[in-house]
Amino acid sequence: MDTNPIIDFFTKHFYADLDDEQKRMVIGMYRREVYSKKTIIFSAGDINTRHYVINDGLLRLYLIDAKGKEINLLFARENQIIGDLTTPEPTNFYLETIEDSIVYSIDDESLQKLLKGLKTGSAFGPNNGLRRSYIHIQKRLVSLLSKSAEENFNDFKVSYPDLVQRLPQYHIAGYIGISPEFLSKIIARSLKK
Amino acid sequence: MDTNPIIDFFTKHFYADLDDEQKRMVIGMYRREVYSKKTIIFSAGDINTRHYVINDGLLRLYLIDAKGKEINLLFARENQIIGDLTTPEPTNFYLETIEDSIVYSIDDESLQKLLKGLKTGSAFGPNNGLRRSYIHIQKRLVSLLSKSAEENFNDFKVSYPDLVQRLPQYHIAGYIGISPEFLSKIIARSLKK
DNA sequence: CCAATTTCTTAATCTAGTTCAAGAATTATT
DNA sequence: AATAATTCTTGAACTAGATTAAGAAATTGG
Repeated sequence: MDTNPIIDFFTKHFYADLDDEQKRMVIGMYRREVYSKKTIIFSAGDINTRHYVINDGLLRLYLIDAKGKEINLLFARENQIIGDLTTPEPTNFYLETIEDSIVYSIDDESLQKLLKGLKTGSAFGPNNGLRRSYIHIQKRLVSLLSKSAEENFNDFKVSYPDLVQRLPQYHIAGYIGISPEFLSKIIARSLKK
Repeated sequence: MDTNPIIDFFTKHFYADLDDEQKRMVIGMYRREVYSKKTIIFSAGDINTRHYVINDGLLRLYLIDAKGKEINLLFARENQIIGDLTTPEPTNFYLETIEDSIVYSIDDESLQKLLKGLKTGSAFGPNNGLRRSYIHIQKRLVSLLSKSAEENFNDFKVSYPDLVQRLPQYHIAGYIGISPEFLSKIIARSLKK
């Protein structure tokens, strides 16, 4: 069977070694969706939000804080996944396409059933996707607590060189927690040197 | 069988409904350890750090950043758990007792084996412990990105009224990411009003 | 290819939080 | 109870980053 972002995701995150029939079943549970750029897929307050595997494009998960500022929690591009783990509870977040995107989505309940049915390997093992996500967000927390805006931007460039190209600056600012104006100054400053 | 913090932990985090024999086996895998206050249990650089269920006392997981400042990632008290998920990889963190403590520990490999053997229920379900931890740390990230030091301290008081009593102020400062001096000023200011 | 929209820049002013320093209060140890 | 150690407070000077505002540059759509 051809390579497929959904199957890639299953293999990578759940160590599920699927035969062709299982693969077809898994793919069958997902729903294909096509969005043009700047489309909001779900919004704060929505319940039972879905999990998305991205076939093509770029999306962001963000929230609007008490002062009306947008905070970007997560970007995800081709062959990555995005969604809000608080589902099926009402979400506080917005999921929006940054570029024209093609995604495959599934609701949480179906995903859980699928995983149970497949009895995938190391649900808690050191390489499970959720555990890696936790470690990742913990690192981000530490960076925020200990590093300057300039250091955080440099780290971002190193970690996501491709995204630096594809994202407008103000979205990066909204990810590292600074104002777009200040990010612009950081960049201007670094060019002078 | 008597109530036991290890079994409580298993029940709460893994929905494992264990019979008495299984309970005995689980408890048997853990090692009891007793520490006096301000004891460092593991340090940055250590490999294969263990997972801890706390029977009594109070601990913190922290790191020392590039400028030498201590950042508290996590506090945990009786009937809670603490550890570094990057294990068996070398940790960047320190685990230290804040009060005299009694803990039960297990290494990651044994824990994984135990979980696999018990084929516990909803490994990925919306209530699994890791998923809740992720949601929790994500909230903390958002607070840090969007709220003032004063708001974060007020949130801390609401979330952990007991810890506010038990922790020295400078440890709380090290958790919400501000200097002890500034926290002291926030408190002084709030008393005046 | 032109107009409209989106994104980026620069500068002035302001503020939340840091750093340093020294003393006061509290807690632990004998 | 006395001493030592730890924790907390206060103030002055400083700085990273926010805010406001306005214009410049780049991108997009018709």
